[in-house]
Amino acid sequence: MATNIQLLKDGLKNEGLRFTSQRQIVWDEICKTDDHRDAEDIYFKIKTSGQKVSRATVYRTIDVLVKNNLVRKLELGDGRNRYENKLDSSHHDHIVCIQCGRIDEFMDENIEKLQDEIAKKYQFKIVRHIHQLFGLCSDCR
Amino acid sequence: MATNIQLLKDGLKNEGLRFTSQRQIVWDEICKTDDHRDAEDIYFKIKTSGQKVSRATVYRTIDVLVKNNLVRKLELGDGRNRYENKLDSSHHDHIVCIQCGRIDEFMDENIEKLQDEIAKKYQFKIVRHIHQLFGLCSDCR
DNA sequence: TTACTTTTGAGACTCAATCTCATTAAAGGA
DNA sequence: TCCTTTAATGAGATTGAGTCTCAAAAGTAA
Repeated sequence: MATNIQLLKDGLKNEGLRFTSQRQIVWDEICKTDDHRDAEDIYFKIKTSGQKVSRATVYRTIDVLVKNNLVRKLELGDGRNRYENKLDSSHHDHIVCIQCGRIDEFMDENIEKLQDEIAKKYQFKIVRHIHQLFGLCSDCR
Repeated sequence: MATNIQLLKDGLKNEGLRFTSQRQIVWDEICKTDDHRDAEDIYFKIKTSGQKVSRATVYRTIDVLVKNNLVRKLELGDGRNRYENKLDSSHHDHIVCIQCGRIDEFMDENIEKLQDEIAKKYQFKIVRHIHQLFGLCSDCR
């Protein structure tokens, strides 16, 4: 965990932002699991653990973490963004069960390459992409 | 346009739903362009044309059209869903300019195949997918 | 310690979308 | 055509994720 704190401190310093106990609490909470949680989940987890960080600060801190590449934002199109720490995760996309909510991660080098070709063809400079497969997992089909 | 109305009537009949003037107005409006518009755009376009359809009905009708495969819902992750008619459109995904909002369509058979393989590997039965490339278009880069 | 600036917290606010419920209008008989 | 049944509509309230405001609190640098 100690190195995680350093990641946060470095990230904040790079942006000219201050290190605060609230930012550390939010970052620690996000590092605790590899789940894909929404901001309310994270906020309530912190709240019920007895630590005091306001909802506004949780949202603001998550934004800071996303901007500094410590956290990845997942937009599943259901009105709630999910977040996952990027501690040791390489790039991946998601395959989501519409029944039980289970989220698995996948990565395909060939798809990435084909995407690059499409971008070239359309003369776009790609900065990010969303690739999500929705369906029923083995337990739900 | 006459055939479009028939599409609507057939779709509604299949679902045991009634044909109403409001549903026709909404469907006509969505058929008018190949844009990717949000529900408010569609609602106000109808409103300013002097026709009377309530906001609730516009939203409800769009849902009906999406469920009946006449309209496609686009989730760009910015809090507003976009809609496009499926009149003569085969399957495609989207490449979006984050600067000017321009949306182009792309389709890659190889990516579709690779997706199927991933689904198989993870034992998912895929029902839909989202694949969006975000970046700067040729005019904005 | 001071002076300055950023961050925080509480709650108001926004905005897309959904819900409620009384009223209106299709659709299929008789 | 008129009834009856049932679905659809409209106006406005409500929801819910997320953002904003602004006074108070807390880093930071000198």
